Amino acid sequence: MYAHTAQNAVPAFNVAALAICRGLERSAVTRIAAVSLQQKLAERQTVFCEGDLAESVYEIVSGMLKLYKLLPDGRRQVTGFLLRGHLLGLASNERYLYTAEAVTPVTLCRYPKARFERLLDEVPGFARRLLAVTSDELRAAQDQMVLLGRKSAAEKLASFLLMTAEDQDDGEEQSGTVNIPMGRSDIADYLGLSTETVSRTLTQLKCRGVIALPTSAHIEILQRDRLEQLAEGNLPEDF
Amino acid sequence: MYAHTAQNAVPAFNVAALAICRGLERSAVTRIAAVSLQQKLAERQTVFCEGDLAESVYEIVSGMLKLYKLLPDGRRQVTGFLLRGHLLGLASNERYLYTAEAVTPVTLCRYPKARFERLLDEVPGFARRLLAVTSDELRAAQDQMVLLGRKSAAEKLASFLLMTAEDQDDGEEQSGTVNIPMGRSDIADYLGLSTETVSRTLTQLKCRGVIALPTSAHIEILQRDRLEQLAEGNLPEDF
DNA sequence: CGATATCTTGATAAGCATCAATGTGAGTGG
DNA sequence: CCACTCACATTGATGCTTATCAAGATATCG
Repeated sequence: MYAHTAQNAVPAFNVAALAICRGLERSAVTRIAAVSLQQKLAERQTVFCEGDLAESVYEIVSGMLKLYKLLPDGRRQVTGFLLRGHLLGLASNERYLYTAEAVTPVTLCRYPKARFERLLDEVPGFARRLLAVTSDELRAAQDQMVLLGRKSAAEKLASFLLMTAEDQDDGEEQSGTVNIPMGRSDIADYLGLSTETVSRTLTQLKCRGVIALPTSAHIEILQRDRLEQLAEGNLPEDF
Repeated sequence: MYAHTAQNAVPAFNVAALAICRGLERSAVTRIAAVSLQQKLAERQTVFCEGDLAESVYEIVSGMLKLYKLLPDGRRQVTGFLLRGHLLGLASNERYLYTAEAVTPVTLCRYPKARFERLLDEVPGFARRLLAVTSDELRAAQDQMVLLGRKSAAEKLASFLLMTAEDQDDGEEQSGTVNIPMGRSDIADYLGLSTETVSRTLTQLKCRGVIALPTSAHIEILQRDRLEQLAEGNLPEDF
């Protein structure tokens, strides 16, 4: 039952602990486990590319992925950074709609599409569970539209930092220091800015005492309240 | 079985013809029909507001709605224009995540949330059908992120016109003339621009012979190929 | 037919991109 | 272990795209 069609694919274990199974009964988990495969990627490797035939659905077990779409001339829009528990490839029909690339080393759990579709019909509650997941992604996408369409550079970065911080201490306490594994140009392409503007705006936030930058990949939130006000657009441009 | 809890709510008929039932079997359609209510809105009336308790799911029977989110200082992002067949309120959990307002007079089919949720569990294929619908919305949202984050004003308007044209001649021939029932400020807030830029960019497209503007609410596409090239970012700023 | 909202056009300015140069850190090989 | 290298981040100078402010044109409705 364990197929080995992809590089680095081995049977996944402990599938019951994955987000895809949350809220499902034991028999459902067993069925899902039967079609799952584990896969590992190094930094900068792609899971799949925009336009590839959509042959699998994936769940992130560890690490961080970025999703992005390209315009013909190379302009890029990062549509999301994904951590443990997130699914990808769900919204794809025939072909993938975006490229998925590893920001850090990543472990994935892979589900071949054909079998996955069968589960969708046969496992009670599975489709509904995925509907909830997809609805959540849609909610995030709508927030991102507000950010891209109507927020200033400083507001965009404030929103980004708070969002990243929240993703990180997943339900736990809020440690003031945020890990930023993605590069400045990834952040820029996520927020619809240039790398220079990202850099400049971060130093501006630093100068005003809202954040600290021990290294370029570690940001400390010093005044969360002001950052939140800024993210919501409640502070003037020279706050 | 027909409740009358909302203004203008009457039993819906011909539910089988609605998009929500597409691909479902007769018994499922019957069950869905049993919980549906019809509702009519005049131009500018709201179906619900961002933050309201999410008590119903809706399908548009006729007319056009716009969905939008507001920042505290009044900045607005329109997240979509919806026509016949579209569902709204699906992604909402406890509360609605956006305001839905009638652009034209609108007829809706309403499904009280509690009963709707029950159908989700009990009608075979229903959750999966809604998963497909939501996935489609997510795909559109991702395209919109590319537009908002990385396209120029001209590219945004080209994309908007083509999208609106496609929505309109729904599967039929492509009549060159597009209906634009929403105002310039709605378009601006959808594309992340100002009304003035929308106006100016449209006249620019007109001057270059790509479109014609018989009235401000009717746009004729004269050179579809060039508009498509522009929308994809394949033409220079002074095409 | 006048009143009001919407659209268009014009002048100016702000915010951010672009181009260019310098600074910094991680990894490599001598 | 240290200098070297290269990618990445930061800072600076300038310009462009688009917003803003303001006025006029057009359409809509009572």
